[in-house]
Amino acid sequence: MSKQPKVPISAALASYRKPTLKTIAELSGLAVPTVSRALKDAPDINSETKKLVRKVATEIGYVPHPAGVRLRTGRTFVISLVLSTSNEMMTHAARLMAAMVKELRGTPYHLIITPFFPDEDPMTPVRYVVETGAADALILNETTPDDARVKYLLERGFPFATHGRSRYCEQHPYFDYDNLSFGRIAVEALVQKKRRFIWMLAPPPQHNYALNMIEGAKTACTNQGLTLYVSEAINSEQSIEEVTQKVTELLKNEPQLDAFICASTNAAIGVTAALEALGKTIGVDMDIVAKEAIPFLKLFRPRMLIMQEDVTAAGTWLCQAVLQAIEHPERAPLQNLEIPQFAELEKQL
Amino acid sequence: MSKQPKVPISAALASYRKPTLKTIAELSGLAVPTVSRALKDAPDINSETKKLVRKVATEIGYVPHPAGVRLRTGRTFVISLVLSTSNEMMTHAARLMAAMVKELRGTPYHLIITPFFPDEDPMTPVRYVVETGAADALILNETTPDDARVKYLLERGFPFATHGRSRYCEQHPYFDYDNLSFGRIAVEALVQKKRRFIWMLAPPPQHNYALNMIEGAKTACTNQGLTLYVSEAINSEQSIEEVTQKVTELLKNEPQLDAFICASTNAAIGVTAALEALGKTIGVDMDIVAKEAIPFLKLFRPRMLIMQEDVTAAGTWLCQAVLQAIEHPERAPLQNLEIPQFAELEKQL
DNA sequence: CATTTTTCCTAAAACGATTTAGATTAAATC
DNA sequence: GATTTAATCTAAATCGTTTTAGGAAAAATG
Repeated sequence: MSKQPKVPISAALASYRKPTLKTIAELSGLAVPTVSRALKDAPDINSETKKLVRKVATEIGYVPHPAGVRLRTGRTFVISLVLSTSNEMMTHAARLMAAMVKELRGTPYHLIITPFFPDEDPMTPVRYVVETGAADALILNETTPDDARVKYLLERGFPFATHGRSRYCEQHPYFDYDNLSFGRIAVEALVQKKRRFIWMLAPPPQHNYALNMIEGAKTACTNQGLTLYVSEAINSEQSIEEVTQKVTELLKNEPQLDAFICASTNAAIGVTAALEALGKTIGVDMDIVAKEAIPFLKLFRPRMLIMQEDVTAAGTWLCQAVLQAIEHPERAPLQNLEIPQFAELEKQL
Repeated sequence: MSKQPKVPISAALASYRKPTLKTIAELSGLAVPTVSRALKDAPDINSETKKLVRKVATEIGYVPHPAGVRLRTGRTFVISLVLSTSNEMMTHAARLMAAMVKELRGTPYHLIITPFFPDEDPMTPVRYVVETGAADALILNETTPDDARVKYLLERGFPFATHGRSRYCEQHPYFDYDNLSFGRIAVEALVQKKRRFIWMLAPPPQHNYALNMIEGAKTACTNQGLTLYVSEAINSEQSIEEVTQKVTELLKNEPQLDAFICASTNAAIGVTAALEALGKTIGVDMDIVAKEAIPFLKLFRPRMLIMQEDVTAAGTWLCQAVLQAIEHPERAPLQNLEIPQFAELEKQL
């Protein structure tokens, strides 16, 4: 009863070319649109026909040509991760990517890295992707409190998710860490170690998470009757060498300092290098609280107080969020997630 | 004398849609193919016409639609970097990517990461890219001595370059490090420190560079009347924790060991953790030679002997190589490059 | 038996770019 | 002045897919 291919498949394979819908159509004696509709299980195609088409398709290894699909439908099956090319790309972004790539495995989607450079407008790559339809969804990193990219994407109704919050964050999926608590817990940890003069190496203040972190630490300091020292000039995005040099300078002028809060691996290493060059020992003369994405500092200097950010979880979650946004935009936007990962630090106290 | 647009541009912009060749054609009163040929500076188009077309194009911000171009020409303007999702992706691959992204800036090309998973055939992603035309060129990482991917790409005539050599490497552009020398110099450095029992944590032996490295070290050991200890079971691609655990075990059985050669940052950290847990001090009880992509170990333990691999240079060079292969395949293949980066290590001796 | 409905398929157009072949006009040649 | 040549443009086809509209045959209805 089952329908038969019109042309033997070996004949089609003899002169090799990448199979298209046309190939299947010729082999099965059907029209191209019929094949197309059969493959996507449309209701107006006979089930015997569908079976035949699917059989031929798998037999000759048919894969839809992305350019054809994209031209006709606008779909690219690409997720774009927007990353700054600054040094952060080296560490936490790599983990993020690895998690996303794993999450996308088995789906038709690919991950593409859309870089932007410190000297150019962060809007440029975002506009490019939206206007050319280079991707089906965007994932933004390192949001600012009043992020123009987020505003733009919301206005355009383009699917996206952010790693970090902004003032618009109630309106879209995001993944963020509770940096307010990080600031607070870091200070409390240091106070418990009898430290009184705390300097914070925060991220540059344009980033939303920098503000949270600083606010948390400041409030905690005020509650303890302390002052938090923090300066834009020494920040956690600088290179190890830069931090080392600046902290060395700093300690000459402010010898009373006895604690540092570091927002990155680089910063923690830089501070350590400066301290040790001055003959100071971590955990004895000074204490350092640090936050990092890759579990490394604990091995570097075991007496550091470490908080881990689970970037892998972020990558996984963000991927799921944008896939949802692409394929089921009608569903309520995904819950905004917020994971405090301070158990470790609190245990260390 | 200069030709004028037929329709005022404001009119076209009023109802916003992404401009195409058709938009330019309507505005300038020309046919679509004429516009296309004018934009690519074809010889049979009047220079006045070209001027007009170019003016209109920039004015309305025309950008060719990638799907249109790809469908017609097969060109994607994508370079695919094939990466294993194993832990190496975290460190050296991130640098590689950053360098490539910077190198591609200003060109029409994009970088896409094509992952492959340890449990799948490395051929899969390569075949996929070639057969679907997902990219214009490939960059392979971590070659094996008899790399099936390289063989396949050579047979197909698909543009590519490799990071690492193989038996086919005379036939295509590659970037590699002189690991033979690394092995030799590492041993010589340790001998000079009066070490006699050297264990090497090499990469898994399927990798070409592992073989070079081991051979270099073995030959040097033989020349010095020593034996090189090396085992597949403890390799440089394992996690820090795994290395620590295995080396701890190892030192119980082989207490005479007084030196390690580590082929990765992870391995060096893992070995350090194991040694220090046993109360041994680097540079005193033991010596470690290590090779890494990110200048980090020197800060971690200053007495380690470090060799840097310039992965940034690799990324830059590989990009240039594949662009050349795409755009001027007729030119003699780029010189195969080989950079020994041992000056630092030799200085340390 | 004539008519309507259902089922299942095809034809044609469209997405945006490029290429091949051909057409028109002007300039050059005899 | 007729013919060739050069210069410059247009028409049509194509890449692979999807969508809309419509058509033919079979089945159901009166």
